[in-house]
Amino acid sequence: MTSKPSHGQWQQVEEDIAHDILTGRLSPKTQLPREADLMERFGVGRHTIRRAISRLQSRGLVQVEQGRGTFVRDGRLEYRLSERTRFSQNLLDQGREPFGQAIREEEIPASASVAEALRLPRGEPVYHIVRRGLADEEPINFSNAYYPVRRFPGFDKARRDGRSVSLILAEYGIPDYIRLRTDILVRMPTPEEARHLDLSLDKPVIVSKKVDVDMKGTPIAYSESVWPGERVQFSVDNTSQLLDVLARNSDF
Amino acid sequence: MTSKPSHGQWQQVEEDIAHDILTGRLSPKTQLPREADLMERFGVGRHTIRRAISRLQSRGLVQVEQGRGTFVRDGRLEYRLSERTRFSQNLLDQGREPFGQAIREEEIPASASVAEALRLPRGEPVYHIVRRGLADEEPINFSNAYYPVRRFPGFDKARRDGRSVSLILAEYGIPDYIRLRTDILVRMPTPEEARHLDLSLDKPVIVSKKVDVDMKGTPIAYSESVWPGERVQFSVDNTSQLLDVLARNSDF
DNA sequence: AGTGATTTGTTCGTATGTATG
DNA sequence: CCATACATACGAACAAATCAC
Repeated sequence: MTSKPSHGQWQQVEEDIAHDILTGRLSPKTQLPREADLMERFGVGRHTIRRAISRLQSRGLVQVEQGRGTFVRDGRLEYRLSERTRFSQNLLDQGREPFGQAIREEEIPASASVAEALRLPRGEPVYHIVRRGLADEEPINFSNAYYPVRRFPGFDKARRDGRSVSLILAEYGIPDYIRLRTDILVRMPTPEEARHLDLSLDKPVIVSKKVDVDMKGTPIAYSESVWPGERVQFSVDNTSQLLDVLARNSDF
Repeated sequence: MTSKPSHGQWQQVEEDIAHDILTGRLSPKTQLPREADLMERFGVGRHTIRRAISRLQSRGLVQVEQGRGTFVRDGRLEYRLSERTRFSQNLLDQGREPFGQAIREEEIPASASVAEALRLPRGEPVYHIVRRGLADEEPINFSNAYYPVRRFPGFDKARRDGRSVSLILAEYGIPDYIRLRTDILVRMPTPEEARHLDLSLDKPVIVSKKVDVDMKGTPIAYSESVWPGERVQFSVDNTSQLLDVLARNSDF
């Protein structure tokens, strides 16, 4: 039994190729080997290769052109913004290995902007947790997260022990939560951000500001993350809303 | 009757202040006049001022602090990404005057990426429409839009005549459409983009790639827009999904 | 303009493993 | 243990698009 959640061979093929693309071993615009060659390389049938490639295509990693070949599209890491966004799941979906590193933790009074986002009075104590996110050893974000101390006493310790946010929140009686709002903007990095992201100072970073709320609508977390602009891409997918509309229309 | 969609007095106040913030006449961190002064300036009651400011707060343009005052937050133009996103409405909501300028129009065979987004065969003719978007005379985006010729013959001419996209689509029997997907990424501008956005070459731009589909799910438009990174901010608001959840929970 | 080589797209058939009841 | 359903995987043949000559 391996540690990876791979069942079929096609998933293994998908992960292998995705990994090569996302780590840059296969660069954009280059052509993938022919199906026949991939069959040989992985020792599987054509169905298996085609299924893997079909998935890579739907993930936007490759572009298939009949009669020409299959080409690598863009190695940017894709970060989906839905109300159900979970950081590590987003990465696992892309066949990348997420890893979080604690950098600093402190208890501070809420600043004006944090207090507003969490709907707390100004100065109310919050845990300020600074972390760095890695995917396959490569730094991809640097985040400042804030949690209300009064509601989650001891949160910092639980986090330090390595448990995931979802898990810890569950222990405080929050089985589920949703992403209420995400703001995205661009600016130049601070020296500290550039250092942690292994980025040069003249490369722009994307800033995402997010508020999570529990199922009653009460804010439980606010965070500002900084991402290397050249290595990520955000996407908003409204497919589920479209499906709702289609289902509704078919009633008539 | 004015050309602006303002109904109540509070909307007028909101628009006026929002306009000052978004055009930079009021810069971030500066303090707004006291409610009493605003009442005098606009010749309205306190209720009206408070309602306008409450809206500005929920839009993230100002930050209200009890006992201290109201402060301008960030002058970035906010562009909301929902399945119902409409360009000019987005701007009108913020009290800005949208204006579109045609730059180039041509009929070309679909490139690989355009064909994929519109789910057309490669080489299928599409209208390629290049435009520049302005808000209050200030350039805020530069877009390349693509529409299938076969489905919308004469679209380019209708657009040239100045009609809005929604209106033209309605004439082709598409009363409504939704935004299927939006991708957001950052890169440096091309010289042409920098020129049209009145931006220097070392300032990053945000690129948004969008696919609109009709109510049957068929793609009808694809566009790639470039925005000056320092002047805009994108936001994803899941409030409506939260309301759905709250309503569902209250059933029990 | 045409032909053949290359590459992906589609469809048929068959076999095996796994979960369900 | 058996029947059923489903996912997975291999093989093969032909269709369609692209490209080089």
